[in-house]
Amino acid sequence: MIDLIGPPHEIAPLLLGCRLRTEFEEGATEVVITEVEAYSGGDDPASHAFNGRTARNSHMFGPAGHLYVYRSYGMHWCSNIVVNPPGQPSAVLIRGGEVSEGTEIIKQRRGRSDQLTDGPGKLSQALGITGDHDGAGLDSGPIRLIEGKPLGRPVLTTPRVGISKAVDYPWRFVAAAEIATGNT
DNA sequence: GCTGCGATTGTCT
DNA sequence: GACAATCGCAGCG
Repeated sequence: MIDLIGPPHEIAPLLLGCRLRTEFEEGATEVVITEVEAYSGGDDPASHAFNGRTARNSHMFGPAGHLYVYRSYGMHWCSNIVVNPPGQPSAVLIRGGEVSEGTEIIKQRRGRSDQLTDGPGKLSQALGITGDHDGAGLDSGPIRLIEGKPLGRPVLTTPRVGISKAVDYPWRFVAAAEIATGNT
């Protein structure tokens, strides 16, 4: 397992190129992570953990190497990897990836054949991750984080998306090829 | 191709 | 009661 203990904005770019794999009844699905965002704790107003521990965000305070799954806008699931250093709640939101296995299964889950994993809600749905998996460990069980080789592409650092606070924090990390092509 | 807006529900104040 | 780390579709150029 990768070393996930450290400041989220330092760990986040290390996750680019890693693979997130799920093995459920339908079969195995796997994506290469190409887009992430870092969310810290008390020093990050945009973080769910900023206002302290609640029932929803409790897993952000738990040990690193676990999932933090929350519902967004009442209908989507978003997947984070907990990377907190001791005593600090923080996590890395998985925003996007490229399908590396189980394309057919993912198409069925998504109900489409394009735009499969280019957003946090989509990626979670593609992998079949739901609130049931909140707090799941990533080094064993049906969901695994697999260390991959570096993508060998520049990593772009940009402000985070979809938030209304701390919008200036440059804590979004994207593998360059993603933005260069944008699609197709 | 790009922009704008409605959908839908758990969680927190 | 208000808001939210989003998505997909309709509409226009």
